Amino acid sequence: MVIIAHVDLDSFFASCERVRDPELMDKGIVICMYSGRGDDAGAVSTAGYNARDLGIGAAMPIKQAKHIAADADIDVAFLPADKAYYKDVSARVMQIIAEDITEVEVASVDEAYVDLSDCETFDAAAEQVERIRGRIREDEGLTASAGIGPNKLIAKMASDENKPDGQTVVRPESVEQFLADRPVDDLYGVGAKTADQLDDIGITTIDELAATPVQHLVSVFGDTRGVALHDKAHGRGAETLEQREKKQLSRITTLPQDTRSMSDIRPVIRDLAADVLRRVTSHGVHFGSVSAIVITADRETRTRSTTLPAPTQSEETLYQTAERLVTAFLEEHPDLAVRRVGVRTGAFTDEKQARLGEF
DNA sequence: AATGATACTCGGC
DNA sequence: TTACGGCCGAGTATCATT
Repeated sequence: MVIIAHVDLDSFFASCERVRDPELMDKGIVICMYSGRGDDAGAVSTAGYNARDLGIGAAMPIKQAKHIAADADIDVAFLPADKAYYKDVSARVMQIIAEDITEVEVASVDEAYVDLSDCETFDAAAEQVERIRGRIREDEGLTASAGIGPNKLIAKMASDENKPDGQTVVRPESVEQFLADRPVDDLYGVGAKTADQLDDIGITTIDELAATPVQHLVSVFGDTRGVALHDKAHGRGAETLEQREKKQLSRITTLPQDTRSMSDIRPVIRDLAADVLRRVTSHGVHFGSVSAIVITADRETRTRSTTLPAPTQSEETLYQTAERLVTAFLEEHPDLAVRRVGVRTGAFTDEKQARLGEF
């Protein structure tokens, strides 16, 4: 019997800060990404639960969050995101999870799937997940929520049921009931845009989606997405875990002001390229493709990318390629100004494969 | 026309 | 009153090759 669990650390960044500074215990915590464009310009990355109760949430402008906090009864701390620290904590938590589990899929900095198919029953699996969460609490002072189900989709959705610091078991015979009556955008992978499209054809709940002939979905969404929607609505998902390897690595930043002058943009690309290269080489891989990411003044994201003649670790190649892509983009769009710019690498090969490419 | 590779956008966290 | 990051992977469109 396949049993998959999804373990999800609660408001992870905010919880990391609370562990580092226990004085934050009863305060609201708001983790901020500052753009550098002046006081409080930027967006909220994560809010702790006390701050969420005030209505502060991810992607909210920091200024708006501060206005909410100003009227609140509790103290709210605004802290800059310290990703390097969170990554360290994450690595230790993943070690804890992997301690006596044979197969773990690290899905992101704060999430992992574990294969518990060795357990005889869902009850036994649930007990094992309790133990894992207990160790995370004891060793790192963090709470986690978890979902246990017959596949990754149900495990992931179940982990949202009892947040924070809770877990939910969904047995195969309960999947249909678990999904029924929920809005379609509760399905992982169905966001606002897809939900709107479904609403247009008269589908708002998961059981309505499940009752829709797959033919009809395919005719509206195309083969891949149509079948995927049908499967999800019936609670079907992957039953095996994978070892994820990094497929791309990027850095992006906000410019001091909107510009279309390459003399402003060049030094920024230079710094981003240096940083990306440092991370690429630390992984011991060569990159075979380069992308430039441009967010224009009207906040539209655009990308330009190219495949290199051969994978490389050359910083100069990375910089020059990214610079060329941005220059070409500006020439293509004489009317657009640049707000944010980024450098992305992908198509990685390890050193052995890179040398094979030389022959 | 079929297949696979590459380019680009979308959406989750 | 407004206010707005930095990543990642997946899906889709488009191109190249046969």
